[in-house]
Amino acid sequence: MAAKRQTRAPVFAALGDETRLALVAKLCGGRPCSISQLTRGSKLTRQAITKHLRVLESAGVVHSIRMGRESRFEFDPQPLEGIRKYLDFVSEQWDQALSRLTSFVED
Amino acid sequence: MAAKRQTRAPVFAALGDETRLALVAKLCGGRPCSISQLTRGSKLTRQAITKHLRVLESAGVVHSIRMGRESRFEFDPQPLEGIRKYLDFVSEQWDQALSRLTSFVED
DNA sequence: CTAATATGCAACCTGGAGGTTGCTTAAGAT
DNA sequence: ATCTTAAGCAACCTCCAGGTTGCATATTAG
Repeated sequence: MAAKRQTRAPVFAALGDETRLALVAKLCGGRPCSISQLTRGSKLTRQAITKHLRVLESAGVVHSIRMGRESRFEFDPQPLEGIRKYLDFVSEQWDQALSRLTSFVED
Repeated sequence: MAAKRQTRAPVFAALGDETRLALVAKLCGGRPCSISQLTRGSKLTRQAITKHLRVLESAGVVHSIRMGRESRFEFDPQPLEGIRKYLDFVSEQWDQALSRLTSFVED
């Protein structure tokens, strides 16, 4: 549990940027995209986008496959499920705290 | 939707740090804590913890109430629900993409 | 073969994140 | 009244995230 927590912060951090959220939103549509494709429509440089993609890749949110002269990036859902579990945990803790408070007041 | 997306990245970013994840884990237990209480058990300075708390507060994950000479921090669940919605959206997009791929292969 | 496209690599810049120390002020405790 | 504990404020430091430009390399198109 503590070990798992150490692996969640980087995933959250990877999503803590508007540009990267936009990339994830595009890639979770299913069709793998090259760097150039992902750069079109953004005001940033190709290298900036590349760096963002590497951050997402390090967090495991995305992976790349070299296809000829282009490298295609594809979405990877596992890490997102991981942090969803964490949110579930927090939510549950909170709900239990609220119930305890309620039953205490009712005494 | 685009407006809402602009407000999610800061929440993800606020959770993108081990120290802050630990603070959230403590506070979601229900009982509000003072800065000194939250500092005990951490290897960091009180000021460092304070800064982290302010980050969480700016993201809306937490709020503080001044009680006498101490300021108590309490968990706030709404922003977390917000990013959970985002994860649901991404997940759904991905699942739909998988179904489309499957039905295409089956043709 | 040559031109164009897609990417990689490296240097460089700037700002802010994360952390510390030192000092001040407010509020309880004795 | 005094001591102690809680917190705020500000200056300062270091390091890395995010972005750019410039150049080199691989692959596809004509």
